[in-house]
Amino acid sequence: METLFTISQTDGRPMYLQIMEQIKQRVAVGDWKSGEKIPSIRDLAVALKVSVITIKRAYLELEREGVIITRHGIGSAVADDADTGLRLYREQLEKHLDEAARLAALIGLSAEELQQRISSAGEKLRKEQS
Amino acid sequence: METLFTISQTDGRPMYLQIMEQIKQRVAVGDWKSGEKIPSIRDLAVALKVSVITIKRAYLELEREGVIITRHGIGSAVADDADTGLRLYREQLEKHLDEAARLAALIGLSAEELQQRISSAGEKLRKEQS
DNA sequence: CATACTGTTTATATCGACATACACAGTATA
DNA sequence: TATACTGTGTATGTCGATATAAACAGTATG
Repeated sequence: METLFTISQTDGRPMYLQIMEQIKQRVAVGDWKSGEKIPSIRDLAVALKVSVITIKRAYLELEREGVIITRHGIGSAVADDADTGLRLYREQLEKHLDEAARLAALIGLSAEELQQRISSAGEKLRKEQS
Repeated sequence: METLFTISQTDGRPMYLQIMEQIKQRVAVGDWKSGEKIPSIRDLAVALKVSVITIKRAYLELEREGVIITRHGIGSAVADDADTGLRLYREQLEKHLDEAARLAALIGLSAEELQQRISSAGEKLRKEQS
């Protein structure tokens, strides 16, 4: 099996969430397409040196969000309408931006300053990830 | 003592957080001004039918955030920093932008698209307000 | 200094999130 | 049907967040 994700066990964020996000990312980026099988929970557990149950937890949540489907004895695959599940992210994104805009207006922040800040936020993120 | 807050003990959000938010709001709105004393932890505990320690917890966090100052034997008051209210909003704004940036990165949204979206959010708001 | 206010400290209890092991169960195929 | 894959269920353990009571300590003022 090829190289997969890396997870940090001491990074605040729960492991199962890190796994979920990296899988969503693969799907969002088009790396994994609808119908394609994804690693078995056991393979992934071994690869990440994590319990099977933790992977199971991640897959279960992903299924609830409509990103993957799982069948007993078969395995898991990217859902046919995986985009639907990912639309959830876009909605969240929209909500945060709306709220940000509201607050910005409240304290009289100009559009330029706001643009400036969103850039900073992106930069900060990029630093953290490296 | 006048009417204060209402907190829901079954509303998911921890009580001490609900208390913090309502106090911040009072300050931000200008209802409580710099230097003004705020209720003693005991008074508030009685009023909200909550333990003294829970109020203490809320006040402690508010102090760490620089919203209030507390002195043993005296009580608590809104911090001198007149800018407090605005700073609170700025922090919230920052949080929303950080989260937005994180989500954007997660779904592979380009910086340009993100800029586009924050503009849209601003436009939407302007329409709603007119 | 007694009293009646303030906040603080310590020790404890409860609860849910996170992670786990191991036994159980479905599927495919040689 | 034996084997080697898949996922599932149960029972357990750890840890941190939340909330508490009761005793302790500072401050002001008659």
